[in-house]
Amino acid sequence: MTEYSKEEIKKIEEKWQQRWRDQQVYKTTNDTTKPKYYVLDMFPYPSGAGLHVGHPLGYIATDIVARFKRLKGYNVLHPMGYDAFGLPAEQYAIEHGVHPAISTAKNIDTFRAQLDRIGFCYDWSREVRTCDPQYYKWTQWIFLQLFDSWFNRNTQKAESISKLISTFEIEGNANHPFPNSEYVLPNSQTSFSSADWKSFDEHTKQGVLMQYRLAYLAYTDVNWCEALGTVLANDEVINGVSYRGGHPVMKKQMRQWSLRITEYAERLLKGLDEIDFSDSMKDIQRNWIGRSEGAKIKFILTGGKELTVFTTRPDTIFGVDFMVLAPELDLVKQITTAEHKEEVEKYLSYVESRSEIDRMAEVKKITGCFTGAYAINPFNKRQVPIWISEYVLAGYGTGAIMGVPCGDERDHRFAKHFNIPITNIIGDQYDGKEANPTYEATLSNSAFLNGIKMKEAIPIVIDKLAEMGIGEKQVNYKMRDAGWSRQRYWGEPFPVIFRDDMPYAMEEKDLPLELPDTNEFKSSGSGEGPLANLKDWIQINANEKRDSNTMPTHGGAAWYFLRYMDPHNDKEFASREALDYWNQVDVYVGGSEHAVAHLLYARLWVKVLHDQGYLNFDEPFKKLINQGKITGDSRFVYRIRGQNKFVSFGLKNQYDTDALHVDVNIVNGLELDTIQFQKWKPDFANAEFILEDGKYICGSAIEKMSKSYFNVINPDKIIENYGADTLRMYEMFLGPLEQSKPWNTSGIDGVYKFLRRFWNLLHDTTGAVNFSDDSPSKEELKVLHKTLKKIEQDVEHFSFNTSVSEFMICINELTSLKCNKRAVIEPLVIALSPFAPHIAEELWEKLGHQDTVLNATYPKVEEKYLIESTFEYPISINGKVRAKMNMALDMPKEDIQKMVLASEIIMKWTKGKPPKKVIIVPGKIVNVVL
RNA sequence: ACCCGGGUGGUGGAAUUGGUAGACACGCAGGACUUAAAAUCCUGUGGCUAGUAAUAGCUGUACGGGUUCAACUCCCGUCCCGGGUACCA
Repeated sequence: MTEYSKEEIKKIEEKWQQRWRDQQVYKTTNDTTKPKYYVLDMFPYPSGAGLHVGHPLGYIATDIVARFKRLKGYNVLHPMGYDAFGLPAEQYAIEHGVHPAISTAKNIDTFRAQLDRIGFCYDWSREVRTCDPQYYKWTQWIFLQLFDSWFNRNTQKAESISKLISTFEIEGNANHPFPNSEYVLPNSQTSFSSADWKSFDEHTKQGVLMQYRLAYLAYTDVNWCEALGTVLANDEVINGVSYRGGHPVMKKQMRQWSLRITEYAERLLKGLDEIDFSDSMKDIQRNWIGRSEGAKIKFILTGGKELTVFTTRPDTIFGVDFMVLAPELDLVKQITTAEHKEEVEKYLSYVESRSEIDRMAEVKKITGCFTGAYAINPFNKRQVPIWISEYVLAGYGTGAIMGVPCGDERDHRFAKHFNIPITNIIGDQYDGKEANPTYEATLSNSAFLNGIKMKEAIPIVIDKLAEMGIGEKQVNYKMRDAGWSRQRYWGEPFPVIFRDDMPYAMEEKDLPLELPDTNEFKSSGSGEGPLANLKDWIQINANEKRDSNTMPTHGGAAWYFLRYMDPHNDKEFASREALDYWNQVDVYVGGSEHAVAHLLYARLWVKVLHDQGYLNFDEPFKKLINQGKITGDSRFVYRIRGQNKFVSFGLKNQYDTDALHVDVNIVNGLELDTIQFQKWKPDFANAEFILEDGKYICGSAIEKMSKSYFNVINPDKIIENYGADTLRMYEMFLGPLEQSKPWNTSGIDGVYKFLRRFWNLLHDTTGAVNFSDDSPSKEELKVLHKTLKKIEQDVEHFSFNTSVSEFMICINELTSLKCNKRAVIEPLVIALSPFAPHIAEELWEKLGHQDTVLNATYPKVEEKYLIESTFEYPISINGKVRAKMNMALDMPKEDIQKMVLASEIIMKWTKGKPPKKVIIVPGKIVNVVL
């Protein structure tokens, strides 16, 4: 006698998980004869906290897709691994003295055990760990590919550095100017000839090449976090403080590795059109890349010097009333007049003293200083003052702008604040109080542009500038190059060797450059990483040195999806055959927090590898789905201040209380289990309660799921009470995958009941297996095929919440039909198996099958059972449904119209008169207009 | 401030993208079984009004307007919630 009870579920789940492991049913081969399907989860960082119910949400979704596609005949790649390098393990090591390798391995084991209990079909033989030398050997190798590449703007592709060198030998850099226009050679030239190149010494040559490499070393303004002793990427800094820990962040110049991702800005932007990401995700990336089109304009100063600005609005050139430079520009010192020198220097030191947080907090604060210099407007020769102000950023465009107060809000504020007279070029479109950034106004006070719409004036001005040789069209991007050095221990060492202060790539045969073992994880403080403490390792010999930094975690994560294709290859990062076969990731599921970092770096690395001929695709992820976060539903108790007395929610306003988080596991709905509460913490053993209606009611709030809020629901606990299948289906049932939602266990009984009723289809009331081999009725087949079709559609659309509902409807119908026929149940077991694999396997076995249900084929939907022959047409009169008529679905429109006209209902409403119009939507509705 | 999402019963959420709003589930209420409880099963369940009742009528998808035979769905305006960006010229 077997009921679908807690004990039975446990037995079933253990039995099948064991069997799956023993028989290696999830092992995927690179069998190229079958069509492939690649379903990927964002691999987790194995934190010490373990899983809560929010973590597996995405994994359950991909697991369903993987199993479903397998039933559909695909060779499915569904791997899992660990993003194992990272800061938390290192900080744990500093605090507790446990080596990161040890704590990480331990965390991975806990993680794995928890994942296994949910019944995932990962092919664990393909597992990767980014901290494994056999893995990071190839992270280093790909880094060297970037180091050995430059971006040829003429072909819009990465090419190898050796090709660049041969070009330089023939023609210098005439056709390939420095990507960063600021760079000048020691002789203050920005270009060089073939003869120049040949005359350069080795150090200069390497310095030049460094300006082109996609992975390059340079002194850059970095986000320095003193507390963490490390540099942070832009995306790791939120509101001027560090993403982890919230420590203050300052700007600091340091020699750092960077990836020249800006060269790929256009391709990263264009690539978005070809891939299936959500609109918001594409939007975030587009925003981050921040393309804007405009013009570069050169102004001559009264003293003869030149100043170039970037503007998106060249049409407003006659409205320029001043210029503003970023205070950091070298030009500032060159143009400042003697009488303004003191003032300017004062302002510069003020700017320097401001931290990032100050600046961000006071974005609207207007500061600035006049330099004494004037620029000449090339069109009307008007002289305008040149100011400096921190609202102009050195890192964007040319670090200089032309101020057009009537059209730009910031320029307007600036002009008003410093009493700079404002020129109006848009007539009554400018009210004197607020800037109007319109493109639609007609220009006035603008000489040859008068009477022209601003929008249309833009190309006219650009043409004119080009003709005069003082300007051209220009595209700018907000995105910066990606800082790639971290002053940390627990990461990939840079596979380079410094000679004469220049880095040289290590040879492939010497990779991996293994992370040396140490117990000293603290940084040396000066801005060098902890590896600098290992003098023997850093200093190879008198002339050769290593880099003391390591790569950010983005490194290992930027290509792991490629390694899964061929994880044990020790000759290449993956074989060409495997790469060509598995190709792009068909579906990638993960959190939206990776929008601007991980996803951009992964896209970049794939593009570079593609350009270098290693891949035949240049976008890694065909489709991306961002699963929503599952938030916690916290509970509070209210302690009367100074007493060990707790007052129920409704009465708390009568006392002076403090709200304390209470463990959600000892609260039923909102009602606190006071006995459990007293046992929860020793402090509360003698707690007293002031109840309302005999109950203690808690307060509640939706918050992030976190141990410190005591609102964490552990999946193990759900599995213990209901089983993994119920957990899986309930998480899907909770709502649309992409939506964030609070966890609430109260609805789980519905799913649990469903599984029991499914089980009961095959069992009689005594619990014995009981099914019939009779042929099913037409009605039963209709239920079956309708369900099969809906499930298929829902899974294709990642609409798992509605698929669970479809199963429930199906079971309701079959139960009321008392159907226990094999021909109906067997296909349903197959369809259910991606959602609830354990119960499906068990029932599959009870139906007499030896093989795993995984090797079954998804049943074919017989459309003939779905076609309705009659339809109940709702008859709506003036938009309101008044009656229903049963008619043949294929009845000609005219006949329906005649029947409607003849019907008594219509006559009642029209009082005998024929209606004006009868609209028929076949199979939907008949609408009568009187 | 700007750019994206979103707002549907007591609750989580459906609605074939313009065609009978509220599927499915939770909760609640009533009933059956039981000595009783739990479990299970059945019935009802947006609101208002009338009726003993089956039922009928009105109203209803944040708010105000519009287009349409027909609007949760499209357009205009307002409010609220979530996410992204942070002086990017």
